[in-house]
Amino acid sequence: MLDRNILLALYARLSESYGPQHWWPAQTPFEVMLGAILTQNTAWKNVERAVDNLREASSLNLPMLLQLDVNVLAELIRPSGYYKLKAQRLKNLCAWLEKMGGMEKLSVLQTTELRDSLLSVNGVGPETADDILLYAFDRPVFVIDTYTRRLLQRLNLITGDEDYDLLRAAFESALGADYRLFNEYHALIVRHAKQKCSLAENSSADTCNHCYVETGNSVFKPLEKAR
DNA sequence: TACCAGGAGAAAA
DNA sequence: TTTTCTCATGGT
Repeated sequence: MLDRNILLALYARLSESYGPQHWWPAQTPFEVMLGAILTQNTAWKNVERAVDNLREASSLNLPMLLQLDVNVLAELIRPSGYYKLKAQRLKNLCAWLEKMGGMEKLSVLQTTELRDSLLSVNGVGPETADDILLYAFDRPVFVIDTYTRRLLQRLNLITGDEDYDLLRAAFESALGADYRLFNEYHALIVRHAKQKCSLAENSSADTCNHCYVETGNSVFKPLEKAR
């Protein structure tokens, strides 16, 4: 479904444009897990405020979060939006982590088993689970988010309404199981999505010169201007 | 003022 | 089974 050479050419173009991204922006795997919940449909800036509040309250660890009252937790993470909902989701994730025996026990599970277990937690959907698998557990799982769909859609590589797991499998099949590549690739897609294209912004042009991707025998159509 | 941001789950159709 | 609704703060 997705061509390996085209995906590698796109990666090369993004990498040349933006350089190393050093993802995930967190200090520990546990912090990655919390951030994955907090960033659901939310700007990362607001997630940082919530994480800062947790750190200042010495609550950026499993024992504290387990005993913290859900309403107190909600107030701490308020800047991230959906704060009552996300407070309960963080509680669910922490309870699951405790039940499963902690990060060490989880790290020996097979990826599919770990993924299924994550998806059993209320509040952890496919993208959140894959964020955690890739960035907290170094598993070769490709994260599909709205940015990924938008970029591939503009390159006319997908229609945009493909099933999540189908699209994820297409990336993994085309690129092979390489968690370091997946880590950087997704980070670059997000980086690119946040880029304000000077060409598109400063002229009447409806294309972005970051987004031409040339391969040996094909050239992508340029991306359409962001809406 | 209106729209958007690194989704997910429940309810309705 | 598929579509629609709800959750919410902060920036532009």
